[in-house]
Amino acid sequence: MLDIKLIREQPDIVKKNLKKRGDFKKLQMLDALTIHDVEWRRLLTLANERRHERRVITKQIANLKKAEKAAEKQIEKGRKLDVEISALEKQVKKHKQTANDILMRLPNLLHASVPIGRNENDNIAIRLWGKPPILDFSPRDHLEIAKNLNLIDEERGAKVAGHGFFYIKGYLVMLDLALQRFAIDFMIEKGYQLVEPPFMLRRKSYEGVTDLSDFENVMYKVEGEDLYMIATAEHPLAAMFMNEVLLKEALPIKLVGVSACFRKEVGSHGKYTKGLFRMHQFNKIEQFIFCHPDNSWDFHEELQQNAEELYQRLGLHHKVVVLCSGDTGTVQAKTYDINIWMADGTYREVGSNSNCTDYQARRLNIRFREKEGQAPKGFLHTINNTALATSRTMLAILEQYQQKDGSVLVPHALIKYMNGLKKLEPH
RNA sequence: GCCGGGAUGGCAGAGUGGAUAAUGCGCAGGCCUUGAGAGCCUGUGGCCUUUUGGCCGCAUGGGUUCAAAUCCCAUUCCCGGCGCCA
Repeated sequence: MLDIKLIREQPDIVKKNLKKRGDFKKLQMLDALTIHDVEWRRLLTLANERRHERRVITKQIANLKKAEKAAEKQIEKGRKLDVEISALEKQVKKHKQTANDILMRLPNLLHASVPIGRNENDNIAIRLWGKPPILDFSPRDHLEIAKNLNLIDEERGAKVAGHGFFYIKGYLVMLDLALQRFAIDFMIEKGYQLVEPPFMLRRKSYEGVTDLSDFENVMYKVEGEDLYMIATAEHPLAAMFMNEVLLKEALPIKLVGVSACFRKEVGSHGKYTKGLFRMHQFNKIEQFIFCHPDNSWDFHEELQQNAEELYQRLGLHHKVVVLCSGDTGTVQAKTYDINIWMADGTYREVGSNSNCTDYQARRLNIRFREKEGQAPKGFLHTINNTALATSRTMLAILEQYQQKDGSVLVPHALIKYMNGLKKLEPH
């Protein structure tokens, strides 16, 4: 959420940002917001004046009653005012609500370094690491490899839960756990605190962390309960300190979350949906930092370095991309993606690193104070990045480490987590 | 799930229907001091307002009443007891 004061005082900054994002629909919403905001303040002043009169009368009544005098006249006057006040309050509430609804939909201010562009085609590659594997045979895709090795049962997953669900079997489950342990050990060594968050969140917590359209397109709702399955550990980690004021010296708070993730994937038609790439349920290790506004951009780079180092240690060929203005999400100020090489020669996203600046923190009301006993100073910044999404990383391992005979080599860094197993073979 | 107790400012804690939410601690500023401390004074939730000022705020949402932190109902969370349970 943006600061309403910024919109009142410097609307040009907000307009320029919407233009940079290419979001002309929200440009109109901004004008509506200003109208409702002005009207809200006008009516609020009126209502406050009426309420003041009401308080004066209430005091008069109290005094009359104490003196054992008749107060009927004042009581009658008070009742009339009550009617006026509640009518005004209704109006006030309406305008406030409308203004707030729009405010919740306006996207975060982009960082100056975000390149201008329309969609993912305009994202800019900034680093390429490693080289595609040299294969002297025609490569198979991960689904074919996994099926041949008896590591995945797509049909039965679909039978019991529908398309996008799988039974993962044998060494592929081991590989999933190995990746989790590998990433967790790496992050702990870097000084991050390991957290397993709740896998469901209430609506109120969830509204603070994400684009509102995600409620239709991404999250599963639990029927009859005010609970949503998390789409990523980012969400419960961000909401963890909701309505709290943290001490500046306690910052930064560096977390590594481990969780299953659940996604509806509505509107994924036309996207790559094969096998492990786009599942309704997968496991992910997530990096998250709460920090002082002054140094969030440094930590954004730190998280990026962590993620790249993980893929490097796994020996997985990838490239790093900075998202252009049109492809950067509502909540994010700047995003790097890591795109990994797949056997069909395409690079596809395996992780996403975003500085949300104070946007999530303002919605979640997470502030900091300079010193114990002082008033809160401002909102802190939140940064989130994938460490490893195991599904997509396993996919990349299967495709990049595949051998002619259908077996798959285990990346060196994972062998110790696989009880010494060096190769996945049919058995 | 049932029964009981509770939720007040940054913190502790008073207030059981009527005035400014007392008091203490912390924090900020000032006086004093060579300096620090002690002591003293002032301030220290949010919103609207150029100012003066006003409104809201006692977990959240409703209700009763001329008037609610205070009474009633629902919800959330915390503590204790019972039950169920991996």
